[in-house]
Amino acid sequence: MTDVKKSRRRPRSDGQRNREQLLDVAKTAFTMGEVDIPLDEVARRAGVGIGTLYRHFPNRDALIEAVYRAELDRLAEAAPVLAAQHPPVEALRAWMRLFVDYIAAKQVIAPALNGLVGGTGALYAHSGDVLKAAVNSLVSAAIAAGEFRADIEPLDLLRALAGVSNFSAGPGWESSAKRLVDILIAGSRSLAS
Amino acid sequence: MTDVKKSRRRPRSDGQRNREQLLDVAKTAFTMGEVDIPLDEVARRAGVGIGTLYRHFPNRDALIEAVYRAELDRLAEAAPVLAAQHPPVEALRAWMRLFVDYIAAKQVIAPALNGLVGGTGALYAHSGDVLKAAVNSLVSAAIAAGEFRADIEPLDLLRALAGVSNFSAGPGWESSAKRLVDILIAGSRSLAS
DNA sequence: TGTTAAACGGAGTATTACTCCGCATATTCA
DNA sequence: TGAATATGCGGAGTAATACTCCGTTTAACA
Repeated sequence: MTDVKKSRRRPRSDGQRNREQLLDVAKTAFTMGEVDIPLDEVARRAGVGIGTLYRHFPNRDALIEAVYRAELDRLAEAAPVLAAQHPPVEALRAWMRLFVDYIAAKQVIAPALNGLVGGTGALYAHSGDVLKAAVNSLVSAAIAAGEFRADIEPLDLLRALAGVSNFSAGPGWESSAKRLVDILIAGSRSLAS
Repeated sequence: MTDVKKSRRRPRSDGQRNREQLLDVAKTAFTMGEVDIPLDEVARRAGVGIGTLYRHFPNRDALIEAVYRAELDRLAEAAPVLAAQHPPVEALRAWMRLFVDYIAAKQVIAPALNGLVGGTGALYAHSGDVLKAAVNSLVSAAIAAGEFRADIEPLDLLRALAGVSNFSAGPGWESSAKRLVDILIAGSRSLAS
């Protein structure tokens, strides 16, 4: 599939630099709550022309998705590390807390992802996969160890967490999210042996 | 506060009719996934001028919120009814399932609410209250009956549910949401007496 | 250091959000 | 019932934002 073509040239360094600068500006803006920032403004802050922005990201959603995806990938990478360091259930708990801290607390995902959901849904279909794989391995381990009931669906837990990150506002929010993690884990456990 | 002024006249009937027609068209459009429908188009379908739309709803968010609020109110009203008909935990379970069916499955909330969350947050602050009160009474009852641990925060459950409704896409989604309800309830129960 | 493909910039166009105000009509009251 | 008037209507006009197009610039390679 996707043949690589014989790339006659190395990609241009200014192109990569601009792309990164755009992502950086966008991520910062989204994090600061400027979800509706005009794209001209993003280009201006990144020090590039509007045309350059649109060449790298054909529309607003593409830009948001790119920011989103980078964050998700890093979160997904943490799963195997945690699995190697902790017993199954604790590894899952740690990962879910990481989800809370990293995704929601940083506000990168929650605000930015809104507006995409209602759109094509392509974002979830695509990026969702890496998260799905991550949580899947953790939950499978807990089931294999007999700690979780066999009918627990990893995606259910993920969905619940994602929801919490959408409500991430107001004080004391973080501890609320962590309580929820514990409720989810308690609710997933096997009935007493 | 909000003094009522001496209203010298009854509100005009055509005004109310138009308002309802606009809400109806908007709700239908959002439900059909046309979240980005231009407001001119909403006005056209409702058979009114664009000016009329903007008089009733000063901007897009106001329209979305109005649609949203009507649905939430009806959901909140179900709580006391269920509480009267079932034992505490079952009442809560029934209400949460209603949440799933009514809000998420009808797709009115999830897509429409996106974009508001990142904005002012006024929507949650306002409409959130009625839902909060509803779930609060149900959970309090379960705690009072000794079925739930005392440290369960009603809002945590609500947040988890709201999240699920954002992921409401793809087949088999509904059963997933209902499994989650059960996990949440199992995780909230008192440790065996 | 010349050639060339890749990337740039930003003026221009399309689309959508929102305003403003003259006109129409429902309500009230004599 | 008909005149008076506040309330609401309509849609042309303006502003803001998304997105395109193409002549110019520049990094990569020989």
